[in-house]
Amino acid sequence: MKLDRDFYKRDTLTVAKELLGKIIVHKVDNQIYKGIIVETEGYLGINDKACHSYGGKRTKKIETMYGKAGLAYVYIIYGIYNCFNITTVDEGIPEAVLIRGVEPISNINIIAKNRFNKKYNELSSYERKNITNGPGKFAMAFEIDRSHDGMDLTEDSIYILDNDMEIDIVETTRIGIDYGEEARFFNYRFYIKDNKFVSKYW
DNA sequence: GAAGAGATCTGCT
DNA sequence: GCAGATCTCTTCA
Repeated sequence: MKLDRDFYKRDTLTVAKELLGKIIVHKVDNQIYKGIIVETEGYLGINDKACHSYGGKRTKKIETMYGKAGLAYVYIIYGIYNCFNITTVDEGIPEAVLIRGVEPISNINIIAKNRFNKKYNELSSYERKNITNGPGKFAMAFEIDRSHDGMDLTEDSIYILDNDMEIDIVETTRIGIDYGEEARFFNYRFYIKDNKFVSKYW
């Protein structure tokens, strides 16, 4: 079942946590990509120093973040890589969840071709391990780029399916916050314990 | 297995 | 002109 807007219209960290284990789907022409979300990260808008919208900043680039919940917010980082986010809470609240890692479950040969221009059984073990375990890698594998920015996940060709599975969720606090601000108490990264598509560094 | 540099676009200073 | 929510390749152990 496709997740509706009520799912996204909640607290950002709650959505980030509950997205784990769900299935993200992207339809492109006759292809359909599916993957299990294994790692997410919450960006808490004006309270998060690392967030694009920290302090209420608002530019054309991040306008989508201020839109209603359940939109795709895609931006380019370092000029090369795309990062896929999902907006949360409500219109006017610039918060989002970044998809950091996905386990591909369909069209694995197409995904392998997008990433390394090879078939899956031609990939080295190193390439298989690194096929979708990062924001930029996932976007490349699923053919997601900035043209998808602003898409509505409840109506368009990218959406998320509910998936009832047993998972062990790990919450991690932010590293490197040594200011006496409340932000350092936030657990803002979530991943599925022992999933091989989550890098051990995260 | 670990660490460092380069690649290359966008928006703000 | 500079820095950024990254990834890959190279080098060294």
